Amino acid sequence: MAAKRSDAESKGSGRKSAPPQSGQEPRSEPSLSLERIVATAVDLLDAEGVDGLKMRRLADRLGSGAMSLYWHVDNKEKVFDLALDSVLEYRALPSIVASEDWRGDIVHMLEDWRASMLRHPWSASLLPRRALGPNILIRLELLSKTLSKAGVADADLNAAIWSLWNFVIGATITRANFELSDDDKAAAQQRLTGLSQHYPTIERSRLLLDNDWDGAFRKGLDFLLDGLAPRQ
Amino acid sequence: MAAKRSDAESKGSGRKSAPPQSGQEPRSEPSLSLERIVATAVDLLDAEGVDGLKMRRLADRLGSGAMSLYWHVDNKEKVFDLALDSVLEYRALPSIVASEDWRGDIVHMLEDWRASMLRHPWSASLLPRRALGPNILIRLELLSKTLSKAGVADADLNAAIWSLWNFVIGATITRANFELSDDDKAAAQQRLTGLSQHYPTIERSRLLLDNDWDGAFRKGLDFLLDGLAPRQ
DNA sequence: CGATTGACTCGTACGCTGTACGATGCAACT
DNA sequence: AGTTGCATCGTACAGCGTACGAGTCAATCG
Repeated sequence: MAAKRSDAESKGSGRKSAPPQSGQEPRSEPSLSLERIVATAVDLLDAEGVDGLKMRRLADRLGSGAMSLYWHVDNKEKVFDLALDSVLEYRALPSIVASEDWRGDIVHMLEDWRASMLRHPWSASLLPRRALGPNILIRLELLSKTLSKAGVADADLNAAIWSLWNFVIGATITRANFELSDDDKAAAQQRLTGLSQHYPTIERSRLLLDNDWDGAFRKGLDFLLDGLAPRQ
Repeated sequence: MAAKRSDAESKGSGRKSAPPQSGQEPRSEPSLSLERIVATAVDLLDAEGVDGLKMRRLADRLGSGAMSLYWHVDNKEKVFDLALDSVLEYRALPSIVASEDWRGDIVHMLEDWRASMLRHPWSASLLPRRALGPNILIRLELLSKTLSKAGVADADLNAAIWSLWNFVIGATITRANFELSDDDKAAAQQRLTGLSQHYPTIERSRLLLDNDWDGAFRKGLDFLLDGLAPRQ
C-alpha cells in the first residue's frame, strides 16, 4: 500500500513537514531522513570500506531497524549512488566565471576533485561504475566551459574532457588503493627483490615503494594540459 | 588433515602426476585443476560480470561440487587474482629489445594492454584493487626499461610510469563501464536535455553520447608521451 | 598381500547477506 | 470517530562464502 518515498532527483530536499508556527513541537521529527542516512553511510564507508557497508550495520549506526531504511531508499545500490555524489560537491571559485587563468581554474578543480575522493577512498573506484550524479556533472560542465574558453576546438572538446577524466580517475583509484596497503607494497617489493632477474629495472628504481603520487599527478596533468592547449 | 594445495606462486604449474610411461592410463587425471578453474572463471566473468562469479556457479560449470574448488584455491579472492593476471599476459614484440622506435613500442604495449582488458570488461576495475601479478609486473618492467632508453631522467622515471599507468587504467575502466550501458547513456543525456539550463555546454557537445574513446585514448597518450620525452 | 597414506571430491551446515511482506504506531485531516 | 498516509520494525526467505568431516581411489609400504 504505502507508496514509498523515492524522490528520484538529487540527494537532498524532500522533507515536507512544515516548521512549527507556534511555540511547541507540532509533530515529532521522523528519526530517519535521507540526509542522515547518506551522511551515516559516508561515515561507515570511510570507516569500513565498500565491503563494510551492510544495511543492518548502517541501521545500527542510525539506531533504527534495517528495514526502516527502505522507506527512504530504493535499495542498497542507491545508497552507494547517493553517498558517492554527496562526496563530490564542488563550489567553484567565484572568480572562475570571469577568470583569465583558465589553466589555474582547471588545475584547482581537478586537484580538489582528487582530494575529495582521497578523503573518502572508497569513492574513486565507485565513480566510473555508477550513474553520473549532479555534482559530477557540474564538474564536467565547468571543465567543458573552461576548455572551450581556453581555445580548445569544438571537435577536440570531448576528447579533451575524457582525457582529463581518465587521468584523474586512474590516478585517484590507484593512489587510494595503494595507500591503503603499505604492508602489501613492502611485501611486493620484497618478492621483487627475490626475482630481480625478472624485473631488474623496476626493482632498481623501487617503483613499488617510493612513489611521489602528488608530484606525479601534477606532472601528468601539466603534460596533458600542454598537449590540449599549449601555453602561449 | 589434508595439507591443501596453495602453490602461492603464479598461476600455472603445480600438476604433479607424471605422464604415462607405457600405453595405458596409469591414473585417472583429477577432473579439476588450477588452470581449468581459472579459465572457467574467466569465461564466467566474461558472461556474467564480477557479481556473477559465485563459487557454486563456477563449480556447476566445472561439473564439480562447490567445495572441491577449495582444494585448489584458498578462497574466492584468489580466484579473482588469478583470473585477472591470466588475462594480462603480454608477449612483447621480438623487435622490442633492440628497437629504436621506443615510442612505437610503448604505444603498442599500452594499446594491447587496454585491448586485453576491454576483451574482459571486469578486469580493468579489478586491476588497481588487487595485488600486482607477474604479468602486470612484466609490463611495468618493459615500460620502465623503454622509457629509460628513451632518455627519461632517472628522477622522473617512476612518475612517468605511474602517469601512463593512471591514464591507461582510467581510460579502460571508464570505457568498459560506459560501454556496458548504452541505455543509461541515452537516459542521462535525456535528463541533461531536461536540465539544459544547468549544463548547457556538455549538453550542446553531447558529451555523454558521441565519444570517440579510441581516438581520445590515442590523443591523450600522445600528449602524455610528448610531455614525458618530447619527440626530437 | 593387506594396511596405510595422500590427493582429491563432495554433502551438510552455519552465519551472514539483501530485501519482500505484513503488522504496527502515530499525526493530521475529514 | 474514522480514515489516510508517513514512518518504523519483526519475521522470513533465498542465496552467499566457506568450515568441517566423511568419502573415494590410486600409489606406496611393510
